[in-house]
Amino acid sequence: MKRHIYNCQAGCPVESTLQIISGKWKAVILYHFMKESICHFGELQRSIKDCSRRMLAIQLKELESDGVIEKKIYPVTPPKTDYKLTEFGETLIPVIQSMEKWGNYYNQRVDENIK
Amino acid sequence: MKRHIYNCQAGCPVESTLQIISGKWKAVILYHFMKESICHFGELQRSIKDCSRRMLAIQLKELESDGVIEKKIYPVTPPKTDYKLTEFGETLIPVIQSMEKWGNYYNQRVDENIK
DNA sequence: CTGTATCCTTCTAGATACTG
DNA sequence: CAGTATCTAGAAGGATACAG
Repeated sequence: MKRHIYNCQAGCPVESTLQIISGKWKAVILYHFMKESICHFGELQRSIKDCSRRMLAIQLKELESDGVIEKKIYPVTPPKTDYKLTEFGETLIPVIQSMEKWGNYYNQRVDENIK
Repeated sequence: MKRHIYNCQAGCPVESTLQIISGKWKAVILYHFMKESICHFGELQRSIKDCSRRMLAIQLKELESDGVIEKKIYPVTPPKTDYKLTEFGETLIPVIQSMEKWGNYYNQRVDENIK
């Protein structure tokens, strides 16, 4: 699974952060985890309408392999899976929160046509 | 100039933020603006070694057209250009700071091999 | 429901050469 | 120095079909 490569040894901590959260939908996915601690595949799919099933699976897999989220599979029919942030993943919440906050500011700004 | 499209009407403020800062090098570029208020093209190029001249120009142009940065061209030979954050661009600083902070945490964690 | 595999088109981004 | 233009290989990502 390829992804953007950042040379984190360059001394730019922002690159390290991007290494983990720069996937096209990762920050959005993490935002949902922030709002709801346990998430399911279908739920996320419905919430993030522009992200295809394929992309959602890829992004979740990368987040899982980076230790940001973990999943629990219930061996039932139909299949059910719980996803949640790991303790490590929770440390990203402030980053997502600051993005949420700025996004709200920006949306309001656009609404008011200040720009 | 194409880029990721996020449906910001979806009610996810994080998507609005990504709309502005999700370019491959934008957050890194903004990090440099945060550290040094006036930046030059060549300076940024040297600082962000893995970003090609072409990519740097594209990212700067997008940031400029989004009103995040502004540039001032000195009609001298050889050419010289100053880039700096606009007032609007400065509102992004807390976002970049939270990414910086997490990146430092992450780098330290990796160093200590806690993971 | 929760994925995976494959095909196929579109997009990205490096290399290189050129310009004011 | 500070870009722009073009070409191209490779990567990303949608559509679709299939699987447990």
